Amino acid sequence: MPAIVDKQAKRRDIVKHAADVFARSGYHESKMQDIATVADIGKGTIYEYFRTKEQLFLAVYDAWMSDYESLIRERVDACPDAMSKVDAIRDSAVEFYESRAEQAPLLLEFWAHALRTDNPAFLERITRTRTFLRDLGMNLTRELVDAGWFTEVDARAFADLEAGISDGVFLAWVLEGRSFPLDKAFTFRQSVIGLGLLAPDARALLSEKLGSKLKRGM
Amino acid sequence: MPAIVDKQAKRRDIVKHAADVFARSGYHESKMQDIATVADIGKGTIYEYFRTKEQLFLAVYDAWMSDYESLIRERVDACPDAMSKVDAIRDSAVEFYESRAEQAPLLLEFWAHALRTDNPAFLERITRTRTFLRDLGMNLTRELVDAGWFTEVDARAFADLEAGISDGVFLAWVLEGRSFPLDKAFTFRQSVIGLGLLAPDARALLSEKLGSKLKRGM
Amino acid sequence: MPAIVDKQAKRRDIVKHAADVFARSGYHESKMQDIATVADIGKGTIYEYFRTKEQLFLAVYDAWMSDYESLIRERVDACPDAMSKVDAIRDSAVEFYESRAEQAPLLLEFWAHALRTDNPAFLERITRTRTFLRDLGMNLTRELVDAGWFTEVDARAFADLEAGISDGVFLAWVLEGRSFPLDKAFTFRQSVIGLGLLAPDARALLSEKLGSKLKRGM
Amino acid sequence: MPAIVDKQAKRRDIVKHAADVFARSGYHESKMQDIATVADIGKGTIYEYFRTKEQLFLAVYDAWMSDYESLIRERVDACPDAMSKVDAIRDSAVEFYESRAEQAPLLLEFWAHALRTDNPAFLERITRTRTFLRDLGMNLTRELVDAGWFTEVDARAFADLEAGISDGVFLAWVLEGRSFPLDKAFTFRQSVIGLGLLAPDARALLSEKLGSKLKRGM
DNA sequence: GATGAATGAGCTTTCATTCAT
DNA sequence: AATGAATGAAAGCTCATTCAT
Repeated sequence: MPAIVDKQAKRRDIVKHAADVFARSGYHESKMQDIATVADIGKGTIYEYFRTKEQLFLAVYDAWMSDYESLIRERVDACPDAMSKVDAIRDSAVEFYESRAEQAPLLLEFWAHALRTDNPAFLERITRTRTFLRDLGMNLTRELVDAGWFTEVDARAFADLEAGISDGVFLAWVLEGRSFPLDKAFTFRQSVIGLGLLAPDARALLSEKLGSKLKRGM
Repeated sequence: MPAIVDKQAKRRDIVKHAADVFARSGYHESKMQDIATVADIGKGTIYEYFRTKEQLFLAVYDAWMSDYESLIRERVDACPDAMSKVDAIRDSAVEFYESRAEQAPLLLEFWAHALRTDNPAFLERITRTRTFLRDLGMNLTRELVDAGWFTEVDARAFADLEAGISDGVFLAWVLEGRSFPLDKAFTFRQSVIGLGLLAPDARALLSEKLGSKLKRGM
Repeated sequence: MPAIVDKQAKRRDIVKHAADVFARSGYHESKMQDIATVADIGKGTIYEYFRTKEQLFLAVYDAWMSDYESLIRERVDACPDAMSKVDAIRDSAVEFYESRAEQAPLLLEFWAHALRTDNPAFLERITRTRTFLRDLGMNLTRELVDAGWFTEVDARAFADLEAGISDGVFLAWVLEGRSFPLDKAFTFRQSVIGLGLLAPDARALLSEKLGSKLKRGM
Repeated sequence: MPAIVDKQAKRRDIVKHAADVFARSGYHESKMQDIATVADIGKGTIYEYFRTKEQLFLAVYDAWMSDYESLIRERVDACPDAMSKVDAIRDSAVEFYESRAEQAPLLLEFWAHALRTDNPAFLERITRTRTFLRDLGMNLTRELVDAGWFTEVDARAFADLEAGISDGVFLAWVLEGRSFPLDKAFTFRQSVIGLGLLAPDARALLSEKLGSKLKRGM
């Protein structure tokens, strides 16, 4: 009769502590012993749950991105209309990144690692989130076009651009030591793009407000 | 009688070969011995020119970004007007990234490393290029506003957004295995932003052309 | 109500599966987990029957050699006269080694281990079989001398030589990838020794037959 | 200008000390650190000369057997006739084994390892010595037959038997804690075989002497 | 009795850096 | 200036053994 412990719960616990250590020290500087110590378990125990350090790294990223996807999905589903979904996505991104600011540099390391390793699971995990965001963005874009808010646009290209911009803004935020408010940057971004895509009628309605935002900057 | 060798030239030679090795294998997987072998010199010789592996890494990044800055500066200076400068910057970015596609993942590693290391020189070097691009973008934005092409906009915020978008598109390009043409993505980006910023007169002039680009996507 | 299991039977079962694993992978490469898996029991269960991996190794060897001794004893006891006993021993050895050819390298590991470990039980177990074979050989030698087949010879020295030769031939057989028929090698050995020990009268009787065997080799 | 050190000499020095450590503790119990300490060098230095611990093990065995082969070759070449060559080989074997008695158990470990590892170099090295001894034995046997000392015999089978007997006697000597004099055992072996192989004329000449040796045992 | 989750000592191997030549 | 032999700290991972259930 084995001890009544939830293997999944323990696994999650390890991932949580590993995320802390990885976030603080980076992948290469984090030692398995550090993680074990922080998780208050033996070094060997980690290997009962993860075959290698690399697998643990993947699990940390996976947990992070799964949370991210869940958060957005939840928020978006609660929105009554397309325009508020746009805001919900923006807010989710900002909130999420800010709440995990310390872990942010780890993203870069993960991406870099994904591009080097032979293990295809890394790029696959990245693709999953990208696909999730792309599908979300495409549907939303089509809704906005159909509703007459947006002019005709290639939904896939636009969704990818949106995602790319988000990553770029996030990257700038991290590399500049988070010296500007992330939410302001996202709002500014939205104003520029909004103005670009708005259909003539919608533009007439909103141009004054968006124009003043352009002038204000972040 | 020692051979008459230019210390600076030899230094550059080491950096060049180090860049190749780092690009192929990544920072952590690249061994000083590999670099020495590729550069056809003794392992100890590298240390006559660089105190540590980290310093060499910095030198590689520095050389890369200096080239990048020079290229853009050269191209922009050759442009007669603001609108062609916009194209020149876009083309330079695309061309540069594409010509060094193999080295691209190294950028991520560099950024990740810069965010971890105690050595401030890394973030400083990053900032230098960012400042260079920001200044360029701000001046150009102001020119476009003054010339009546662009509506009023906070030049700094817009320049940063432009830079961020470039990074984001580049990131997407790399992470998706360079599965789409980078130049098309940059052109699409320009169309969206252009439509957003164009002043009413300019918009009237260009809206048809830009609108069709939106529909085409990448 | 626990299942009615014979502790001794379970112990034997573990030894049997351990022998398989040890034989396949060698002592150091065999993991307790492998053995438990093959025996279809929990890892901890092995420790209910054996204090250490080393003890289990000893048990495997013990079982093997006990079987060997039983086999020889049985065969020899069934023989009506000394000469047929000689054949019985030879056949038993050949048969036994051949039937366990896969396990043969393990013998070497066992002997090597016995010579290193502090645990005296290993050398003791080896000695037991050696003593068994020596006694058997000495009695047989004396019988052959008394019956007039053999010339006068120091029975102990001769018995040990016989045992040593068997081990040596077996060793050669194993190290040469079992590339020659073991039985032929044993027969050849017997011819050489036979010719050496035969008393004049017996020699006259058998010399032609043995001489032709010498010429044929193996 | 590199330091003037003889790489081959240093390599031999490492092998010598590794042989000591391996002999004392066995392969698995010997740690690279132990060897480095005994050789009075850094642990990493060993890896400048040997890719793995396994390679070092092979080098130790190779050195040992090369010495053995040289010794026998030298002694045999110095002999004027076939009969004295027989004695020379026997004496060389005895002397060699005795002088390296401490290293003897390592042989077993080496053989065991050779039978397990994927690296074919191990069995190849074993085969080289076996072939050397076989060729030597075959030539000698033929000489003895041609000279009329020996009766007709398959030279190859007899040479292999001789080698096998030597190994077996050595094995017994080691496993019995070297409790009997090795030279006496080899002499006894020779008497038995000699009596078996001698041609009638030679037998008449030597039978008394050999017969008394048989009675004396070891 | 049976189990397997937990453990941590201990291993081989790597590699940035040094420094004598 | 150039070299490469020497180094040893360090790290990921293994696995025999324990013990709470």
